[in-house]
Amino acid sequence: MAVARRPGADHCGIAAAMSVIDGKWKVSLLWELEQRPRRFGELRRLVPGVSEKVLAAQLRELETDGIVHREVYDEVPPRVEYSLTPLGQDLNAALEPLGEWGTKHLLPDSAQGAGPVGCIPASAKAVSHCP
Amino acid sequence: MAVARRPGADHCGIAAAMSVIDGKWKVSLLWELEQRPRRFGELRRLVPGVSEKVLAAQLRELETDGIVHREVYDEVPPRVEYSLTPLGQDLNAALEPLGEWGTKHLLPDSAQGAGPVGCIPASAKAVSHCP
DNA sequence: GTGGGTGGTTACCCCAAGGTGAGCGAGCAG
DNA sequence: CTGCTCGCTCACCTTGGGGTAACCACCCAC
Repeated sequence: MAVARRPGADHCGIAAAMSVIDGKWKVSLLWELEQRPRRFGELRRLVPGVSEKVLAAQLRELETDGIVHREVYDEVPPRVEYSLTPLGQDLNAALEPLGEWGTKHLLPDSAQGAGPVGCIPASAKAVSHCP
Repeated sequence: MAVARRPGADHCGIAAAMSVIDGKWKVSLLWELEQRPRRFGELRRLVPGVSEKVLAAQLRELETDGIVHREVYDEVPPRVEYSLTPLGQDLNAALEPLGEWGTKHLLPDSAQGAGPVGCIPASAKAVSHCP
């Protein structure tokens, strides 16, 4: 976590939530996983800039927090799929207003007529990652 | 900011918003300022654990981001009051679902019948800080 | 045998966020 | 004269999250 144990995470909802999404890439991962289940290498490609070590670490944190589910398929090229749990979907929903606020008030000016509100323009072809 | 320039903060609403509330104490400050305007020393007392240096720094960041307003009264014991701008109030509103999610899914179990949803039990007497 | 792709782990280093403590300039209480 | 309050600022120092790179074991295609 970027912020060492957020103060009062044990009795304040916002602080607790913040401590869960704390980590440079967590919201990006949440965003990618919201689309559909993803594989490790897929996430690495979709979220440019993340290192394998940190990707593995943050996925593991999200898993122990009950946000993502990790499914290992015992095939011959090993395969692992990460997906959002119901809890994770709730979290993403709870993050939506924040994203709305950000796009409305902070973003320079772009894609103002586009999709729902998140990040990806609804017309996205190959590009799919939010940040 | 705890996380060095969140990836894609320039074209993703959530990342942009996260970069604004990034900082160990920002959400606590937001919470305290939502109640009413506060003075510097007041905030220091309300948010236990924060150092003066960091308090000043994060308030300044919030100010340059247009989240809080800083009013200096040129009196003889110097007085400075911080308050939320409309933008800051919007931000706080956008954070509410996140707080709801946190209290519902993360908090051990406490004050479940209490106030609105944020942090403070509606019956708060002297205690008033959220985290 | 060489390269690529699979999903990781390990060791090591860096830097910025945050903590610590001191000081300041004016005024008032004792 | 000393100390206390208020709202900071300035030097340090520490901490740990994140980056870098090497390595592993297994298999397939060339």
